[in-house]
Amino acid sequence: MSGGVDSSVAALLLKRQGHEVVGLFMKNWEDDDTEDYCSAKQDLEDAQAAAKIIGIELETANFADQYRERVFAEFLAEYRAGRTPNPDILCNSEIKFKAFLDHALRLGADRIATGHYAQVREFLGEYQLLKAEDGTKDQSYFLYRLNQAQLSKSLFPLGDLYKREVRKIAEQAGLPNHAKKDSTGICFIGERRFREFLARYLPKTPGEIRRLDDERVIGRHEGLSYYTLGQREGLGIGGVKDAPEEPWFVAAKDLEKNVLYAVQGHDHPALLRDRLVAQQLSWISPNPPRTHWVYAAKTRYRMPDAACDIETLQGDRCEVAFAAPQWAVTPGQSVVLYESRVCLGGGVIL
RNA sequence: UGGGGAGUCGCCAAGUUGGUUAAGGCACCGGAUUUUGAUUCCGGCAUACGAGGGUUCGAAUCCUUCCUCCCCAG
Repeated sequence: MSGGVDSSVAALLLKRQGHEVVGLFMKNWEDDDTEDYCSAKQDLEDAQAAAKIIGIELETANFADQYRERVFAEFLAEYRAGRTPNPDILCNSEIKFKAFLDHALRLGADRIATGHYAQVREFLGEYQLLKAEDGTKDQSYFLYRLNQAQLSKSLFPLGDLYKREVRKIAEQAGLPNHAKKDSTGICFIGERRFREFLARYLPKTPGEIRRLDDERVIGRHEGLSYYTLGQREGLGIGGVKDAPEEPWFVAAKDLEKNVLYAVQGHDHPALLRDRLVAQQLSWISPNPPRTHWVYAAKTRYRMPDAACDIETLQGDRCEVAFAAPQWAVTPGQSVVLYESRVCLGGGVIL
């Protein structure tokens, strides 16, 4: 229980269904517990208040060490390499559905439940991960690295509910956090002024920003790690003489030369790609998906599903081809495949 | 210290036959959306037109002095 509505309602629903429920509040980040950012205290109070009303116990756990070693270290390594990781995907497979799951099982639990918007079902002897009923809140993308063992122990009580229903249930149950704003930002870390945050862990390595078309220098960057493909804000490129009146977007990075390449206009062809290579594949089913078959895929969270097929799939590496070009396909982000509502799994974009 | 051109918001840039509140874009800031990082959307953003004088009912637009920058000659 994070202190938010979702996990609170998840607990409430399970309790109502007659399960023996124990709430668990996790604190997994304490690197910069300072004035502004320490919302953890408020979150704990909210979780306690909710648990009390629901009528369950609330315990706390601290996986800060594991989080730092298994999630944050990787997160930094990726940024150092100029890529753009998705820490929350790792957080799920390594912390919530591993460290936390193990902890719960040790405490004698049969299952764990979270407030994720996703669904699990058993089908032909396998566990499947499905998109949430509320497509606008679906979070299966973040869960694609879960395996059969993890899914078999997991419950997503909110999977068939819409967000507005969840809030309504919370309100009717008298949960004080029924109107609490959805949390965003990196899981357990929260919202940060991103560049400042990263700068605490990675050195700044300023360099030139050049126009991709003609190599003309149009600005300076603070370090390639601080930018992601498709990024518009933070480039600081104002009006450029003899250039159109359109915003600039990050199109490429040259780590060797420490040059950030930018192009003008959201629809610049350099920002589009109709194929990609993914590694660190992870499939929900024990059997990998078939090649040359029509699937849908997301190249980043909250992107519309795009028709594609797996052209090649060998071991830990696959090539995916899209029917239509995708915008800002970014190394480090995950491509997640779907077959209708079933999340098949995916991999990390190379 | 000869001639020519130019100085409008952080940047690019309209407006210069004088006439209500100085376009627009980019950047930036704020908000919305969002359990990554982004994208996207909405809002804000020059009583001021290099500086000082002057003409005029009225000037960024005219005159004048100065300052700065660029180009061509030297």
